[in-house]
Amino acid sequence: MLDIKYLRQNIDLVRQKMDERGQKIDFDRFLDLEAKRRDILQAVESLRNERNSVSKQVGELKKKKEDASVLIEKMGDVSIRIKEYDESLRVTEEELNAFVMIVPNIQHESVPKGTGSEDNPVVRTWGEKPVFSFEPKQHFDLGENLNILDFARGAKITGARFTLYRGAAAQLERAITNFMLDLHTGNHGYTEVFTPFMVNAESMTATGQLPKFKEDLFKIEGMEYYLIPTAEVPVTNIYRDEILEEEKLPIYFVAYSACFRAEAGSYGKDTRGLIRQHQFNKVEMVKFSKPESSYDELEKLTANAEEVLKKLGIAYRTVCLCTADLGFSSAKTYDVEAWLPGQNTYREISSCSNFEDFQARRAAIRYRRKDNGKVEFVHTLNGSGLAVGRTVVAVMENYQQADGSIIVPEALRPYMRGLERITP
RNA sequence: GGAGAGAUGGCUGAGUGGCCGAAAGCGAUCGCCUGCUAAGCGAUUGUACGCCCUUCAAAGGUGUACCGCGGGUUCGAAUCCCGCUCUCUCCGCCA
Repeated sequence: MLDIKYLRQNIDLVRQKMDERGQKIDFDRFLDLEAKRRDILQAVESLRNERNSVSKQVGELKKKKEDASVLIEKMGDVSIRIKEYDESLRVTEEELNAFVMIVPNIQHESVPKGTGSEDNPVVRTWGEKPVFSFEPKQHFDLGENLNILDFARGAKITGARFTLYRGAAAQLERAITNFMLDLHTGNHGYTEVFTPFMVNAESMTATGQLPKFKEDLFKIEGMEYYLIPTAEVPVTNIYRDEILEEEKLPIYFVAYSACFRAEAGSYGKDTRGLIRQHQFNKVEMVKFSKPESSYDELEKLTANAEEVLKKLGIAYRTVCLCTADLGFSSAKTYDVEAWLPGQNTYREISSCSNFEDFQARRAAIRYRRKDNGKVEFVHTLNGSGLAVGRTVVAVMENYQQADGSIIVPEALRPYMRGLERITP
């Protein structure tokens, strides 16, 4: 959420920024609502002021056993007017709030302008794409041939976009998860947390999933609880409605979680395999940072995600999302894309973003500056470190052999009880 | 699921209708004092949103709101009433 006062005072800049993002937003309506709110607020506050001072007089008169009935009668009318104003204030604030809650974040000045994902510049590439003496297969064919990925039974148990892992694939999923958690906690300074997989509506609103993206979420029947689409939600909400001490910052958390996404509107996309599932596992890194260092933290966060692929020996490239491709809450995002030989393309495996104070304002996550005691919003960041299912895909496709077996990358062998090769 | 108790500032905790944004203590910050440390003394110490002042902001002034959340009663609510949420204790069930 953007600051209302900032929005009012910088409306032309915001219009231009939203234009670059391809967002059409009726800011005139905002300005009307905002002015209306202040008018009502002033009116009702001055009435309250009157009531407070008269009530005080009433108290003094009664103490002296004098008659206060004239004042009391007058105040009855004032209270009714206050109630009326309160109601119109409530309605106006609700409308204003509904408006600002669906305005995206303002992109950082370094974000490239563009009109679609084809305009995302590649900022770096790493690693050698493997060379095969045969036609490399896609992971779903490899997995079915090895009898370690069972899409048909996943669909039987639940439905489309659910998968049954068996044997080495199930172990690989678990190995990758543990490998990544150990890397980030052991080498990158993150504290591991384990969170609820269901959250309430307040938490979803704080990180930006609600109200605008309700249709992407799974909701629990009969309760205001939602299945998390990413651990970003519960982890960022750890400090909702709190004021942190400056010396605690930056705070680094890493969390494994299952993630649940309705994938509304993605019918026909990536219908085969593990790339797009309703349920998948992810290791997520979340940071709480001081404003002045958040962009340094974003670079480090992205490097932490890339490190996983380096350790696994999988080629990747990192792109910077352009204005049109940037997510709702983000001010700047790098996507890390792993090379998938079976698909002959790079696919997103991590997304690392700086939200600046956009989430912090919604969530009321603040910190007190040591030097002047002032309270201000933290910056929040997060990035996948990495999406586990997609990492399984990358390992399978990059390490496949002519006979259909899969070599286990060295870094994962300790987590696979020394297994070097997955064979039928 | 049943019964009971509770929710007040960074923390502990007082407060049953007006003098309460809230005692006291702890903690924190600043200053004084003191060979150092400790102790002592003094001051300060919530957040949000308006308005005034200011080129803007900060500072300052002023107003309003907030004692778990939402309603109600009343001239006036932390305090009384109703609903909800959460926490704790006991019982039942349970991985």
